[in-house]
Amino acid sequence: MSLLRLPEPFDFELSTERFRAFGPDLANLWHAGALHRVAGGRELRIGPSEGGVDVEPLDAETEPVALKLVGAEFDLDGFYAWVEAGSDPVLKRLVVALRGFRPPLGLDPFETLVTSITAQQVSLFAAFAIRNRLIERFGVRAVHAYAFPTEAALAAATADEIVATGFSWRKAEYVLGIARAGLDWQRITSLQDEEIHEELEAIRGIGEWTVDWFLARHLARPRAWPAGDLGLRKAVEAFYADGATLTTPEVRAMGARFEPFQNLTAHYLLTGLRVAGV
DNA sequence: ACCCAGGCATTGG
DNA sequence: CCAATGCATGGG
Repeated sequence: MSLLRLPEPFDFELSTERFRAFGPDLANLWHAGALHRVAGGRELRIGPSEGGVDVEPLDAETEPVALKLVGAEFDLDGFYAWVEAGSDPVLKRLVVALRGFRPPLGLDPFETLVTSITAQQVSLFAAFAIRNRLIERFGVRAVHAYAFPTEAALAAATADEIVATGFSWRKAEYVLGIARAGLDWQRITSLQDEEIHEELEAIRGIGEWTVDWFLARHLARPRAWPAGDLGLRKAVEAFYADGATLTTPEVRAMGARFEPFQNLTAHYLLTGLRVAGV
């Protein structure tokens, strides 16, 4: 039992809901009531615990991984205070119903981009199935969970091998292109939001939607707002438009009212739509 | 046998 | 600049 303390409030079930919602994710595996993830070749287990999470093993290498996986860096206090001070009845309800929900973060920039590419255009159920076959084929299994395929492993793959896991030819080329580009993640992830949009969108296969989620779910940028996302659009329609249809520009314009908490707002709306009773 | 699903690049006006 | 098209799989 190794307790990793987290800032209150924290709700383990809500914060890990995403790992159960669309079927198994072999690289972020929900198993026996805990989240399993490979870090540095070792599998770590993150389970619920009073005052934080139970992390096994807990050391200097696994601690930052666990913190990312439970969204520890999000400014929940600031978000809740901002909602309380405001006059948005939807968010007021959501922060009560989802109190302690911390959006999990993608641990690796390359993995985050490849994961998003699998989810482009197809249902998340299809995306998970395809991605799991990619992980089985090019990743490395620890105990239960797999290490996500490395850039080197995918750079050495052929398009045929990737297509065999269910990717379209186009998407297989996207992944190969990114894996072989030798991108300087340290530099890219240190840039401002708009600069990251420019740099990454110059790469084939990466559009506005993919970068928005990269900013939101890998870098935890507060203002990321994936206006083109189908799920977010449905959530905004349900919570703010009485079910009426909205366009992407309309959803984008809506983001202004959530400044500077667009990212947390997007996650609370999406999770609010999935979790019963909200 | 359809149709849609948490996009994107390409092509043609 | 905007509209139309193809893409592969999974679930309804």
